[in-house]
Amino acid sequence: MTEDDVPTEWLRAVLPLAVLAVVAEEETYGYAVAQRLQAGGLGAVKGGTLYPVLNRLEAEGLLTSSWREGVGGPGRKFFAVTAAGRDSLDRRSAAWHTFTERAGGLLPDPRSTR
Amino acid sequence: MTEDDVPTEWLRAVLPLAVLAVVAEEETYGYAVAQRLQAGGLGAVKGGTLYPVLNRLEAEGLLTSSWREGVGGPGRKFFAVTAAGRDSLDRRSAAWHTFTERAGGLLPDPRSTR
DNA sequence: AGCACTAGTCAGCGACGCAAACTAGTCGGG
DNA sequence: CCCGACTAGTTTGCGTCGCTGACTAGTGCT
Repeated sequence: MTEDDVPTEWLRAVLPLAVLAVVAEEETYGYAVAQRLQAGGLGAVKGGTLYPVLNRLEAEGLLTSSWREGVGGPGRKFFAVTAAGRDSLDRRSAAWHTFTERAGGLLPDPRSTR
Repeated sequence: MTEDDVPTEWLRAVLPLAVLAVVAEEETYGYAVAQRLQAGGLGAVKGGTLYPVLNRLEAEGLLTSSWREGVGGPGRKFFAVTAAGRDSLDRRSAAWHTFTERAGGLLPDPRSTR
């Protein structure tokens, strides 16, 4: 019951930000990010969705990548956050926070189940 | 400073829900909804964006519409929420609430400006 | 007549999540 | 030895929807 399949528009809104946040926490690779996101309450993000996000973030200069041999399995593309990435993360997550508060203000009070 | 132009992906995530919420508060017409949204902190929603949303909500059976003569100006298409609409609003806004909490949990703590 | 404001509609565009298929490495079981 | 299952990442085509910009149309002011 931890998982009520997040609507795609909602995912669309936070995916890049969430991915950036996860990588900023610790240098990791795509597959691990997917598991982290699922554990974090966003749904099961498929490869065809996640990897393009990582590559876009890299193209924007917010992440850097390096290829490393896999311990038991294929090679892994590790991503690390850049200074610009950390900066963008902070600014955008602050903006996200105020946005969700404003949006929540328009919605009905969740405590009153009319 | 009340308005830092909301990214389109963010708007995309909440627009239908926010519009539904506004109409559920009080029976209104499109143009007034736009002003209400702007006052609520989402940006200036253009006609070409807003009206299709209203029409989709009506097509989904969450709103009903009726045409009325304008007092000083063109006629107005008034929208009212249906029972299904109110139900959908409650369920989806509750889901939105838990979603934003989860997403916020992945993001860096806004109080630490590193 | 011209402009501004109100009110709603429409066409084309681009971004991006999704489904599905594909390559490719490792491992365990039959 | 081959077949799945899991890991890891890529690619293609599709559909949704906000955006831009133009358009109709009613009212009122200059």
